[in-house]
Amino acid sequence: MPVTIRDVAAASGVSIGTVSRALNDYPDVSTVTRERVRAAAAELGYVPNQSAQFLSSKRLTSIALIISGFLEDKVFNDFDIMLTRGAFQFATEHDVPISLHVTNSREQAERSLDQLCFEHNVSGAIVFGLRTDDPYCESLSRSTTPCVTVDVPVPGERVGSVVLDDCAAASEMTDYLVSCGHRRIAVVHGSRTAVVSVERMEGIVRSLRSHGIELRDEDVIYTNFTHEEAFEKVGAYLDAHPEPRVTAFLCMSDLLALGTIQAIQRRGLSVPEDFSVTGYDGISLAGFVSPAITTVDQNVQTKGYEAARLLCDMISGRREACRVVLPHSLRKGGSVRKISR
Amino acid sequence: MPVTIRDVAAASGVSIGTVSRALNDYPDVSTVTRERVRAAAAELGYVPNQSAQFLSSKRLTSIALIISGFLEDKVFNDFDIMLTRGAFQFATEHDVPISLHVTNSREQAERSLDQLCFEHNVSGAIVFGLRTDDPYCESLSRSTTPCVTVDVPVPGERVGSVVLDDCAAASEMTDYLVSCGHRRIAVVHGSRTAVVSVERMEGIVRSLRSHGIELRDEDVIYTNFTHEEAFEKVGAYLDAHPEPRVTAFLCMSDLLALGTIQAIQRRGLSVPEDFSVTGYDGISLAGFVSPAITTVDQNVQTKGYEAARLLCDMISGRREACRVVLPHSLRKGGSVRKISR
DNA sequence: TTGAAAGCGCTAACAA
DNA sequence: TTGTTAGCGCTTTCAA
Repeated sequence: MPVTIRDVAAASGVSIGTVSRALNDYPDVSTVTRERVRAAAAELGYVPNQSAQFLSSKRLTSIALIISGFLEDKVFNDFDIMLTRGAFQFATEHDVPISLHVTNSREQAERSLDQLCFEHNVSGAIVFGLRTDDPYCESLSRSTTPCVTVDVPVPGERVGSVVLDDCAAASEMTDYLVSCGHRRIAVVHGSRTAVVSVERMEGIVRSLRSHGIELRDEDVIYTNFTHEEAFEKVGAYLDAHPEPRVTAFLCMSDLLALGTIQAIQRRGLSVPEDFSVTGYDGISLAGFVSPAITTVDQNVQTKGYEAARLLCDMISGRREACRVVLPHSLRKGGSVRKISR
Repeated sequence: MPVTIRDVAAASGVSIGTVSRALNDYPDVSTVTRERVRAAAAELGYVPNQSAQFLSSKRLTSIALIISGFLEDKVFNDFDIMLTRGAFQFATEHDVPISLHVTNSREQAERSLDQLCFEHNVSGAIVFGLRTDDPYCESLSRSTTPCVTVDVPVPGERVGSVVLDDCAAASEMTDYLVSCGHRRIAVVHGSRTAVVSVERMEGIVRSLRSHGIELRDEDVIYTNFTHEEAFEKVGAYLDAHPEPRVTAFLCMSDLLALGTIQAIQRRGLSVPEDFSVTGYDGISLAGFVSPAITTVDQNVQTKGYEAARLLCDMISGRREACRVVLPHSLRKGGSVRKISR
């Protein structure tokens, strides 16, 4: 039989109201009583029932992490787990109850964020896994519950976002390649339509231009962000140009970089001796393969952490909904080498 | 303002009791009323508040997934995410509310499973991330709340477990290597004390013996399950034996196999031409590197799925607490080759 | 077939 | 400083 507040009250000889006040550190309880109640609670192993707390309290702030498409098959889900870790870490450190909810587009269509939050008694949510063209975005922007989207900025009075400056990051990576002496660079592109790809491309082109380098159309290799496609398309590119046109492949994700490296190695060439290769994302895989992939670390765990922080700040009114741009970092591996010009 | 059952009652002109019965498919509601209530609920966008349901209902069963050490730094967390996916998948498919809780040893010491379950109104839990020598195991075995442990069997009236037959799996892997013509095999060992390692070693030795092969002490390379250690120790082993003693390395995890492959490649040798290498676990990484690692797929997602199933069965009384042994599978990559004897 | 009402365990406003 | 009590939103008797 579970121990309720009533048991603690009986054991310490006070009323349930006093127990509640004592345990919640209200000021108007005598030290003696507080101690007695605490002792009794500890003795009995009392833990308050969260549902009851949620139900009766107006001020309790618990948050939710909503991951869209979590259950769909994905080849790689470093992102989901790192983001979850970051958010849970913040919540744990700050004693904020947090819950994880997985959704899909069907569910999102029939249940608004407001509804979901009411259903689970949460006062705000972090929304992850949205795609830019997701119909849920529009629904979110009308939400009255505070929320924070990750990666995809969504307009709305109560909607904050945590994003990366993809353009700047891609630009930096390009600068780095150029500083290593690379002037003929191929780009392994993620997707013609995805916003991240467009942003990254913008950054690449901007950097190249600033160095007086032009990117030729035939040196842009389009994929759909899959490892296999990179392997095949880069392979075809290499076969089409036995006399190497470029010295480096700048890839829009680590998985693409991996496919690229494998295509190169399959042809008896090596990285970074024959070609330098860079990635983007900073998934753990990038550090495990050899050579380790030089990449833009998105710091996904930090993203989760900061998303939780922003949300909690919004809920408590300490901060307005806003767009937070997180720092990225260049992680150097062995996949790039300096070349003499 | 959130929509409550009272709003639905008012809108459909019945009492809240009737709304509850109509929406929960009780038989004693007239079809007309039921439809009217449903329509009103849909119209208003009503969703029941879970906390209130939990609090008032005796029969509602929700489950929890408790991950121990989730927030601790781990190089690789494929397991956490796959297990979570499996459990959430089962719960979603069977309409069982599920929640994720992360704990650590400190928290486990001060809060028993019973307490945690009462706190969150759950009727049972899947416990993942336990180590064999974890003091929490003992606490679990006295638990009155039904629970299912993953990987680590724990005795107890109300404790079920979902495990792999590590001995058999390792045995199969060894059989496979032998069937490919390998008779001189080195073992890259995980940890002298971990139960999984002991089990796997048992399987390996048993298989070898059945083929009349003896494993020499100097061909067992001990590590602590880290990638770096495998890289170094296998490297040292290779350096110590320029005239190869063995044709294959049987590793106790995929990460060890990766380190082993890199040590081999670093010396200008190649896999599988010079040495065959096998892993264990079936993490996604194993499929991405080249050559893809031949490994024992633990089917972690299935583990999560089956753990949830067992737990729900135990809660509803359909099944007793028991130990479920899940099937593993050999996943063949390019890291092993057949050799002529 | 329905409505009224008693809780589930807790917080918070109000009295004392 | 404390006890009493009215809910929070829901389910589930018990009557009608």
